[in-house]
Amino acid sequence: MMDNADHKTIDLGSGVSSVVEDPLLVQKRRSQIVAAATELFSTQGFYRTTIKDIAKLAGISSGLVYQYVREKEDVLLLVLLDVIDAYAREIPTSIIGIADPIGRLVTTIDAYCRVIDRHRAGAVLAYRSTKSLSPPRRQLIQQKELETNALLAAELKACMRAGLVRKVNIDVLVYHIVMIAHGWALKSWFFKSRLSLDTYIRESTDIVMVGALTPAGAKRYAAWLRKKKQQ
Amino acid sequence: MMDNADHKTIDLGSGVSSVVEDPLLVQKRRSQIVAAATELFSTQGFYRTTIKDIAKLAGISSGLVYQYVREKEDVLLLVLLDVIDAYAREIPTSIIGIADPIGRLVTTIDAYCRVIDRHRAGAVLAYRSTKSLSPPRRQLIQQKELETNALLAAELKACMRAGLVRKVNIDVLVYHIVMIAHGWALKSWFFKSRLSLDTYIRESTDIVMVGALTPAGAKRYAAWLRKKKQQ
DNA sequence: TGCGACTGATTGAATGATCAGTCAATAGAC
DNA sequence: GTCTATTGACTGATCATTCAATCAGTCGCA
Repeated sequence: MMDNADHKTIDLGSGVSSVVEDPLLVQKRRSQIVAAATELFSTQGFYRTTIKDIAKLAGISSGLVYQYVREKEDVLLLVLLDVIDAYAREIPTSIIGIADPIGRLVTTIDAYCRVIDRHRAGAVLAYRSTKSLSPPRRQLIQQKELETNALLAAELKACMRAGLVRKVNIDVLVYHIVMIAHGWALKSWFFKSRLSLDTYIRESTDIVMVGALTPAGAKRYAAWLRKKKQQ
Repeated sequence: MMDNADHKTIDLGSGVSSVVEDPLLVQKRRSQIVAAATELFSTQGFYRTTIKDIAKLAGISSGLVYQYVREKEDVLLLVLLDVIDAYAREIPTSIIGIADPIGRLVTTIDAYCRVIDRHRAGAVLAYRSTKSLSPPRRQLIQQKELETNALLAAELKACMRAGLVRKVNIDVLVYHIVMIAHGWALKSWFFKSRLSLDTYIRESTDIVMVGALTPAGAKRYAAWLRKKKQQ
C-alpha cells in the first residue's frame, strides 16, 4: 500500500516509505533512528533537533536517514507510533487471567500509569509535537489514542453492566482516568521530588474509584485491595 | 529593575525589555503582538510562525516588533504569561462572597474550567511550547502554575479542616482537578462534538466530589446542588 | 502663527546563519 | 562485476535579527 511512482517502497504499516527494500534492515535502522530521535526530540524539541543530530546519535550519516524516511516529519511520526504502540501492546497483557471486573479495571489503570511512566519522554512528546504532523497523520495518532481509550472503556462498561460502577458519562470517566495517567508524565517536574509512582497510582486510583463505584462496587474494590495487600 | 548597560529599558514585570520607553505605548503594542502571536502560535506552532507573520497580523512592521521585545522567545513568554495571569485574575473573583466551603470549592473548579475554555488556545500552547523557553523562564511559568494550584489547594484545605473532604494527599487531589480543567482544552478535539462545557463540568465535578468528600461533605454538596438548581 | 531643529517611532530591505533534503562518489557484499 | 548501502559535501530556502532611512510629532523662538 502507498507505493509511489519511482521505486521507493516498503511501508511496515506506518505509511512511511523507505528506499531500502530489506525489511530486516529497515527495521534495524529505523529503530536506531527512533531511539535517537526520541531522546533528542524530548530534550530539545522537534524543531531544534536536526537530522544531523539524530544521525550522529544513531551512529549513521545524515544522508542515510533519508534512505529510511522521506522527510523529517516521518521521523516524528515513527517516534509517536512507537510510544502509542507500546500502550496497545503492554496494557492488554496486564489483565490476562483476571476475572473480577473490578480487578481488571484497577489493573488496567495501574498498567496505563506504568506504561506512561516507562515512556514518559514519548508521552510528553505526544502533547508537544502532535500538531507538528500533517493533519492526516495527526488524525492517525488521535485514532490510536481512541483505541487505547477503548481498552479502558471496555473494563468500565463491564463494571457498569455488573452494577459496580455508577452510570456516569463514560467518555468523561475514561478521560478522567486517562488524564490521571498522562498527568504523571506531564507534571513529573512536580511529582518527581514528592511522590513515588506507587503512591501516585494508589492515591489517584482511590479517588476515582470512590468517585465512580456503586456501593456494591466499593465492597468489591475493598475486597480486591485486601487480597492485593496480603498476596 | 533589570536595566542593561545600553539604554534599553522598561520591564513591566515580565523580564522582557523594550527599547521604547512610554509604558502606555509599550502596553498597547505588546498587546497587539501578543494577540497576533497567540493566534498564530496555537494554529501553526512557535517555530512555524515567523516574526513577519506576527507583525503582519498585528498590523505593524517586522522591525517594530524588535522595539518591544529582544528576541522571538520573548514573544512566547509574553503570550504564556498573558494566559496564566488570566487564571490568577479570573479564578479568585469567582468565589467572592461565597461562604460555604463546598460552594467555594465547586465554584473554583467551575471557574477554572471556564477560564481554560476561554483561553483554550493559550492553555494548550502552554503544554506545547513551555519547553521552548530558556530554563529560568520555564521555571517562571511553573512557579505561576503553582500559584494557580494554590488557589485550589486553599479551598480543598478549608474543606478538609471542616471535615467535608477526606484526608487524601492534597497534591494528588489538586492535580486531579487541574487535569480535569486542562483536559477540557487538551482533549477538545474529542469533547467538542460530544459534550457541552456545562455537561463536562457537571459530570467531572460530580466524579471528583463523590471521590473526595466525606459523608458530611456529600450532604453539603447535595444541598449546594439543590440550591443551585432552584436559583 | 510659522518654521526649522530635535526626539523618538516606524519601516522594510539587507545580512548571515541554519538546516532539510539531494546526489555524485565510494565501499562492500555476493 | 553488479547491485545495494552508505557517506558527507553541497544547494537552496527560510528566517531571526539589524540598521539606515523615513516619518510624525513637539518644542523653541521669531
